[in-house]
Amino acid sequence: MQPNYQPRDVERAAQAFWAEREAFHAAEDPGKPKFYCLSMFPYPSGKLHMGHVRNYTIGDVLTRYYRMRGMNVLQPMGWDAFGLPAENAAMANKVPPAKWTRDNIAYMKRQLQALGFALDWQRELATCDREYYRWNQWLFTRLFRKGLAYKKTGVVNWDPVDQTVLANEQVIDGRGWRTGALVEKREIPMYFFRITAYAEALLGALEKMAGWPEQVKLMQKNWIGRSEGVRLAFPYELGGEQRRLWVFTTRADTLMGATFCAIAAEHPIAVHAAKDNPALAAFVEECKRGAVMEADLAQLEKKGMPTGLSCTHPLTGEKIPVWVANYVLMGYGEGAVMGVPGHDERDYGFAQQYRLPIKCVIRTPAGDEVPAPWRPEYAEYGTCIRSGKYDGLDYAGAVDAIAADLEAKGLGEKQVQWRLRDWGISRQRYWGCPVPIIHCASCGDVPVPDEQLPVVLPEDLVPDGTGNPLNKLPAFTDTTCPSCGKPAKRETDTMDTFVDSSWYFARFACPDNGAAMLDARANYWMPVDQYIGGIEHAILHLLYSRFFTRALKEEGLLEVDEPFTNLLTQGMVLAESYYVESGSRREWINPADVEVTRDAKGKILSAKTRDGRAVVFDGIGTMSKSKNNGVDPQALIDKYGADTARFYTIFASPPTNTLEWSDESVEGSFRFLRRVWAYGLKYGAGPAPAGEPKAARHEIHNVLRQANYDLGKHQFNTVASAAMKILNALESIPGRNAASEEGLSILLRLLAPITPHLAHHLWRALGFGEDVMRAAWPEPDPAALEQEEIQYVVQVSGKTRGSVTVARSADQKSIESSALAAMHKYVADQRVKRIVIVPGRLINIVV
RNA sequence: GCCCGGGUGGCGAAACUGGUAGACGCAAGGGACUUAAAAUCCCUAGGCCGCAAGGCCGUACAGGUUCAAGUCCUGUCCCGGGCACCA
Repeated sequence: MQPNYQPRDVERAAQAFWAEREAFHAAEDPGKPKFYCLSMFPYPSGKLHMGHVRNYTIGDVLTRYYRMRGMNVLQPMGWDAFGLPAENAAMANKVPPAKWTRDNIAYMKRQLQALGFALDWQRELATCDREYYRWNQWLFTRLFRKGLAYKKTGVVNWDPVDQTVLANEQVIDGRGWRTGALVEKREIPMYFFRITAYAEALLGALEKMAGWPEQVKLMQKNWIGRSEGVRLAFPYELGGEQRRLWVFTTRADTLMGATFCAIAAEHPIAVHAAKDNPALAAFVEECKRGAVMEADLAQLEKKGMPTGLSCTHPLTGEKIPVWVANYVLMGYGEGAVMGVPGHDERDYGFAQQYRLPIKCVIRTPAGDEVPAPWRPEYAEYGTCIRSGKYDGLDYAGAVDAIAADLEAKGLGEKQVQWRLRDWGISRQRYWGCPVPIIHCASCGDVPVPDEQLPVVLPEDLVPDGTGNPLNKLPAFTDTTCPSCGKPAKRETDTMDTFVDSSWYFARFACPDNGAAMLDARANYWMPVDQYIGGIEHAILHLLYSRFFTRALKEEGLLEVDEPFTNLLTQGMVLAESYYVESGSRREWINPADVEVTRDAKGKILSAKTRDGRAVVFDGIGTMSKSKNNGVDPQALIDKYGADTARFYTIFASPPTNTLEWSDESVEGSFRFLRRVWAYGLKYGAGPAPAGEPKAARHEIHNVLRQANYDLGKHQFNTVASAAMKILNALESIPGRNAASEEGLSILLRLLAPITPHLAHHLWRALGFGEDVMRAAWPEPDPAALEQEEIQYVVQVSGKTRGSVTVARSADQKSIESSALAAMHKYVADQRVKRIVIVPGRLINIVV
């Protein structure tokens, strides 16, 4: 062994050892329990960021731990390679997205290898490979024929200057990011996946998914959003014709209090009424301005305008005005709602603003009236009042009675409503998987036949920000109809990149299969036993993957219903972000390039760029390309080595916490690894084992017991602490003996998943064996955990006053009397009311 | 706005099922070694009062339940994630 810890040499040698033996190549082996451990694959944005390092280190700790536990572990890696940033980079650098992406993949792959992750590189895949995305297209054509993929119009952000569709991310304060033009909503034809057909199944299965965090299941449950209510109609007359305005409500019990109806600007009634009402037309236009994001819509000032039309209350026959309101969304439910200002906060505000009548029809905890201002009690369930024949009924009774009456009139029925909407997958962008459809003047939308797949994306185009360059490429667009043979146009929309990432986990089982999307090997490895990724994916990616897994099962390609048995959602790595205002745009400055002045409490007083320009602090948030606040882990690896980077990310905080990055505290992790090395050096040179200090052995086994418990609940930071505690205990043992030999072997095995290179080297150099990865996981010795005496904490009336030590065999009486003896100073002549004893822990004398 | 999390020393955090709050570290201060520095080792350390013994306060804030609350309940504030075209 070298006298000093040289991570570069240690790591290079260990990695060569693993590479030579193909140590991480996983093969199907029915004789061993399989364990499929997967971290979410990265977008190849250029270089790894700390979030990646954290994610993959967590995955690698689990992978190596389960290997040592004797499982047949698969841990693959790939690239989520299509997407918007490649197009932006292409525009900035005049380089085709394909080249930029593949260069990034090559660089990031080297970084992953340098970190020593136990990955099976033989299974590597990239979603921009035609042998991968052809199966997206193949599956799309299957779903299209079944009606699970279909075409309808959808709303997009439209930049009127660049004449292009913008991603939500490209809309800043309602304006296009490049042009600064006010963004408009525009309806265009798009393809959708009918995920709503699986709403019931996706919701129901959540209950059985014991390996998922409650938090994530709850988010998905709310997202799918099952609600039971009543769909009902307000009849109206338009152009001499009888029509019906349908609404959905979960509060049919308040129907007798409905005083208006509100419809979306895109609703057919609004469109019709606007024809000869310029003011209304202007309002409808106003509603169409702005971006499509729900967060923005929800915070709009509530505005409305009467259509001049009225409809008939389905039960009372009263005339009720119909308003256009900017808070009603066409995409949800019927695009219309009934307004019950007495019992709904939003309707209440709207009615007050526009002086619409407010009726109280429910006796709430606030009483029989609803005087201003609004109180939350007004919306609570209660007994119907001023509701004619429904008076006295409670919520459930009123809903039943009203639904029955509506049904008898043919004006409504009970209905289950879902919040979940179908998944729009069309993107008017170049760098993605082409939608395999051919548009024929006579045959319509024709799916591309299997033998013509894949529809290959040309890789040499450079987008210019004004729409999809595929539209300007006749060699791509001009084709013939597969069904009639006449000239036809190829679809140029590409798929949402979430399509690519909704099944990659299954493809890792058989990435080399050129003849089928999936094969029997997928049924060996699936489901993923442990999936690890950022909490920001809690809804969309995970829900889409669950949907795809079900669709693939129905195609006979998979046997499982759910893709991920256990889910670990790591917290985000956050960093401060800063920008310089330049005109209407923001130039984001990397925190490493910002000089910050802080006050004594650490609050930021001022910030400047290195060349002295004033910088605006934008708060703490997720590290992202767009805010240029990523911390490059490469510097860390170069300076301290992979094991320190890995140890630090594990030690710094538990996996599910957010981690606010600071690179000042890495030093301590490096120091610890150096101490391990130095101990190994001293140990190797020490005399032969002799003696057995009981106390140190007890300490080590006790720490190990806790570490194994913490591993079970994936709290790895305290496992790292445990390694430090064991080293502290080892260093307290004078010389070398049986306890230190055992303790060191425990320490190295505990460290093997976290700092595999160092553990590998010392395990061999100190003669413990050939390969620490093949060693058995250590278990505490019950004999070492036993203690003759137990220390009890003693409290008097809940205040901690000291402790007593009693023999393990002591009975309750003698414990009480020794506690009382020790506490006579505090108890004195007060009457002892009771004595609470928590076995093995605590005594509370209540006076 | 809606849905989901989180808030404990100067900092990252720990605390088992409600049972000694601050383990293990970082940064800091003091000391040893050294011509010096680095490295290493030892000591101190939640706050306030006190020479000390010791006492009081303390887990975002305000209440509540309990012999006992960081942990359970109610309300409030602040921070983070998601909101369907960033990935």
